[in-house]
Amino acid sequence: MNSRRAIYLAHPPVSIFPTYYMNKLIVPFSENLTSINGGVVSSVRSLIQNPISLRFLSTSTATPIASTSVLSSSSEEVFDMTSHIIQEKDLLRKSPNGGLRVLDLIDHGFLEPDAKLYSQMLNKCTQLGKIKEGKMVHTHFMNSKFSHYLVIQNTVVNMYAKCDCLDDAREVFDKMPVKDMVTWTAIITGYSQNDKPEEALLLFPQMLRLNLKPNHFTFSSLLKAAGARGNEREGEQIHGYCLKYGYASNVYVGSALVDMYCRYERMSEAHFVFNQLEDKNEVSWNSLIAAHSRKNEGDKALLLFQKMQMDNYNPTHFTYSSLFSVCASTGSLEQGKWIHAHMVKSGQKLIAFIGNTLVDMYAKSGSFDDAIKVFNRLTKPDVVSWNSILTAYAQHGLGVKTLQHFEKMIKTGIQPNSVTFLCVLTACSHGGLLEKGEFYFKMMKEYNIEPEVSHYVTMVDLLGRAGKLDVALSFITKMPFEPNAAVWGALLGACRMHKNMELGAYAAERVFELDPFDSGPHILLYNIYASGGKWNEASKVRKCMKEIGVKKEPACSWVEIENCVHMFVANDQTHPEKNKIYKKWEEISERIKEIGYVPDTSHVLLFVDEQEREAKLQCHSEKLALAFAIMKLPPGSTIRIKKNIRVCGDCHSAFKFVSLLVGREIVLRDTNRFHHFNGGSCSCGDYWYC
DNA sequence: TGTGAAGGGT
Repeated sequence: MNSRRAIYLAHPPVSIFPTYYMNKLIVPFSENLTSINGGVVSSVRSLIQNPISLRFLSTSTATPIASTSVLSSSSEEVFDMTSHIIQEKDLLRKSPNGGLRVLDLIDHGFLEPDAKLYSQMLNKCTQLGKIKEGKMVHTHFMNSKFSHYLVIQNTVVNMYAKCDCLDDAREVFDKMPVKDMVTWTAIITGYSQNDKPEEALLLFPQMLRLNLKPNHFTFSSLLKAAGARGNEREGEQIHGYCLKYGYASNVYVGSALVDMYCRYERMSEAHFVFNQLEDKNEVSWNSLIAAHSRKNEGDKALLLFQKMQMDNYNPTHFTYSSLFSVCASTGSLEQGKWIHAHMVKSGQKLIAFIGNTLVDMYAKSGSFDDAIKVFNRLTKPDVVSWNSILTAYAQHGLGVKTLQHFEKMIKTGIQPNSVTFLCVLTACSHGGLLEKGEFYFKMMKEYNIEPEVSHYVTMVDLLGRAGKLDVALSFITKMPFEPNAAVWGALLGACRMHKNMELGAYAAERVFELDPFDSGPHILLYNIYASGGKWNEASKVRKCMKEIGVKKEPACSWVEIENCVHMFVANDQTHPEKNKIYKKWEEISERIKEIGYVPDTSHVLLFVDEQEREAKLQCHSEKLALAFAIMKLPPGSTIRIKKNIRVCGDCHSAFKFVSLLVGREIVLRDTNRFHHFNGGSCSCGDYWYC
C-alpha cells in the first residue's frame, strides 16, 4: 500500500486530527488534543505506512500546542508538525481554501508562533517572489502580538522591495513609527535595485538628518544608485561619505565604487580604487572586466581575465558572460571559442546566464550552427535564451525558421515578452513576410504586451519594404504616441527602396525636425534624389549637411585572422600590406567581371564622372577586407567580415560573384543583419541591401 | 528573525 492511497484510509482519524474537508479546516474538540501524542501519531503512521521525512531544514522555535499531523484529502499529502520544528518546505504550504496552512494552524490555536516564524515565512516569500502569500503573512503579522517588532517590519519592507512592490514597501516604511538604519537601507536598496536611483539618493540626506549612521550595506546600494544616475558630483560625494565613515575598504563598498567609476567611464579612477582595495573578490574583478567589455575593449578585458587567475580568483559566470559579450560585439569568433573552451575546462556549467551570451556570441560572429548547438545544450532555456536564438534566426535571414521556433517556444510554455515580439517582427520584416508580421503584431495584445516604439518602427519597415507606403504612412498617423525619428526613418528607407521621392522628402523632413544630426537620413534622401537624377536637390542635401555639421560616419570593416582583428577603412592607406591587398582586389575584380559582375556606380555619393565613381567603389572597406581574407585564410575556409554600416549594393553584388569564384562561404555582418554569400547568391535574397 | 556590489536578448 503506498502512502498516497493510505491517505484515503486515514479519513477515520478526521475527528481527532485537524484536517481539511470540503475546503474547511476541521478542528477536533479540545479534549481530543490531550490524547494526541507521539504514540497516536506513530500508530497512524504505521497504519498508513507513510515514511514521513524527519529531515528538518529550519530550526524555528515555534511551539505546537499539541503534536499534530494535518491530513489533507484534497492534496493527498501529509503535513507534519509533530516536532517543535517546521520544515522549510512547509512554510508556504497552501490550504485548500487558498490560505496558508501555517497561518490556519495559528488561527485555530494549534501553533503558537514566534517572531522567527514570521521572519522565515516572509523571507521565503521574498526568495520565491510569492507576493500574494507574502501579503497574507504581512496581514497576519500585523494582527499578531509581534506587530511592533522592528526586525520583522524591516523584513516586510525588504520583501515588498525585492518583489517589485515598491509602493507597498514605501507605504510600510512611511507608516513605521520607529525606523532604524536597516529600515532605511532596505528602502534605499529597493529603489536602487528597481531602477529608481533618484529616490534612493534623495533618502540618504534624510537618513543622515535623523543621526542614523549608514553602514557598508547602505553605501553599496547608494553607490549603485549613484552609478546609475550618472551625476559624477553626487557619486564623488557618496565616495567621500564612505571614506568618512570608514567603509571605503570594505569589499562590497569597494566593488560598488569600482563599478560606479566604470559607469562614469572614469576608468583610471576605477582602476585606482580597485588597486587600493586590499580585500578584493571575484565581484571586484568582474566589475572591471564588465566595464571594459561594455567599452568594447576586449584586449583589456582579456588581460584582466588572465590576471585574476594569476591572483587565484576563479572566473565566475559573470566573468564569462562579459567576455562572450565583448567577443560578440567585436565579432571575434576565434577568441570567443578559446574562452568557451576555457570555460568548459574550468568545469563551469552551461547555465542560461552564460549560455545566452554564448548563443549571442556565436550568432553575432556569424557561426550560426554553433549558436544552435549551444542553445540545444541548455537544460533550462529561459525567455532570453529563446529571444537570443530567435534573433539569430532572424538576423541570418531565416524568417520562416524564426516563426517556427517562436511557435515551439509558446508550446514549451515560455511566456514571450516584448523583445520576443520584436525578434518575430524583425524576422517578418527581413523575410518580407507581411501578413505574418501583421498577425503577430495583433497577437501582442493576447499576451498583454503593449507595442513600444521599436515595434512600430519594425512594422513601418515591414509595410514600407512590401511597397505599402501609404498604409505605412497611415499606420504612423494612427500610432498611440508621437512617432520618433526612427519611425520616420523607417518610412524614409522604404521610400528610398521604392524610389518615392515625394513621400521620401516628407519623411526626411520629419526626421530632420526630430534628429537633425544623424547622417543616415541625409544620405538616404541624397540617394533618393541622386538615383532619380535630381542632382540639384541632391546637392542641396549635401550643402545642408555641411551647414549644420552632419558628418557621414566613416565606413569600417573588420576581419579576424589568427586571433588578430584587422580593420579597414575606405581607400585604406594604413595597412602594412596595402599594396598586396589592392593588387589582389584588382585581380579578383577582373575575374568576377568575366563571370558577370557589373560595377553599380549608383551607390557612390559623389557627383563625379563614371570612371572615378568606379574607382571609389573598388576601395570600399569590405572589398579590401575580403581581398585580405582571401590572401590569408586557408582555401575553403569560411570568411567572416564585420562592417559598421550597411553594405552597399555594389559590394553586395561583388561578394556574391566572389563566393562563386572562390567556392567558399563569405559571412558579412552589417548593422542590420548577416549576409551569407554562397555559390553566387546571398541568404538575404537581395531583399535587404537595396 | 532584518539590509549590499558584477552579466545577457532588437
